[in-house]
Amino acid sequence: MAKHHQELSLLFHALSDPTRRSILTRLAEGPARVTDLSEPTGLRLPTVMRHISVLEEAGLITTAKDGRIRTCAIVPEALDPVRSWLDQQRAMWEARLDRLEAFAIKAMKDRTQ
Amino acid sequence: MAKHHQELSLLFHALSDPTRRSILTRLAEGPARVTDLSEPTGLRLPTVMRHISVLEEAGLITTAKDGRIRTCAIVPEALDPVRSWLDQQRAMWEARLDRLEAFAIKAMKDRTQ
DNA sequence: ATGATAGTTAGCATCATGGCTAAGCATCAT
DNA sequence: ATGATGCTTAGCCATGATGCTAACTATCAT
Repeated sequence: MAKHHQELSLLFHALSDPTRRSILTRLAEGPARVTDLSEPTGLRLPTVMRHISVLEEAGLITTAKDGRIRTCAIVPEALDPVRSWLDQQRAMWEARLDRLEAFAIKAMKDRTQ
Repeated sequence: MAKHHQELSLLFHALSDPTRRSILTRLAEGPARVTDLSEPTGLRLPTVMRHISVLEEAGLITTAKDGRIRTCAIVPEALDPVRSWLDQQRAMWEARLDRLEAFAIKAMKDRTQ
C-alpha cells in the first residue's frame, strides 16, 4: 500500500520546486550537462546538483557520466503515475457528480407524481 | 512570470503529502467535516487542520463554517494547472521526438543517395 | 447554566529543504 | 606535468514542514 504513495510523494515533491521544473522543461528539449543546467538558474553548481539528485531519485531524469561530464536526460514515462492519480481523482469526482444528478432527477420525478 | 510558477509550486507541494492526498480522495466522494477527515488519518485535530489549511491555500479545497462545524469540499478545477503543465511538458517532449525522427529519416535518405 | 462537542490558537521539538563556501578529485588540453 | 574544466563532497546556516500537547473559544443539547 505504501509503495505507491511513496512514489507519488517523491514525484510531487520533486515537481514542487520551480528550479526543478525549469530543469525538466530544459531537458524536454534534449539532454544537457550539469553546467548547462546550472547556468540559466543563477544557482551554484552544488545547489543544482542537489536538485538533479532529487529529480533522479524521483525517477524523473536519468544521468550518466562520460569522462568528467555528466549528461542528464528526462524519463518521460516517469510522469505517468501523476497522470493516473489525476485521472483517478477526476473519475471519482465525476462519479459523484453523476450520483448527484441521478438524485436530482429522481427528486424531480418524485415531485411530479 | 512568478505568479504562474508560484501557483504550481503550491499545488505540487500540497499534493506531495500522502495525508493530504488521502484527504482529497475522501473529499472526492463528498464534503466532510474536519473531524470526519481526521479520523481515518490517526492524526490529531490540529495537525489535520494544518493539512486542510495547506490544501485550502493551494486552492484545492474550500471550507465554510456553519455553527461549530467546518465543512470541507474539493474544488475540482483546481487541478487544471497541473494537468496543463503535464500536457505542456509532454508536448515538448513529443515535439523533440518528432524532430529526432525527422532527423533519422533524413539521415537514411542521405545515405541511400 | 452545565457539560459535551467541534474547532482553533499557541508554542514546542524535530527533521527536511534550499541555499552557500571551501576544498577535493578526476579528466582533458597543452 | 601543469593548469583549466567539470563535477563531487563536506559542512554550515536559515527557514519551513510536520507532528505533538495544552489551553482556549464557540456552539449545541439538556
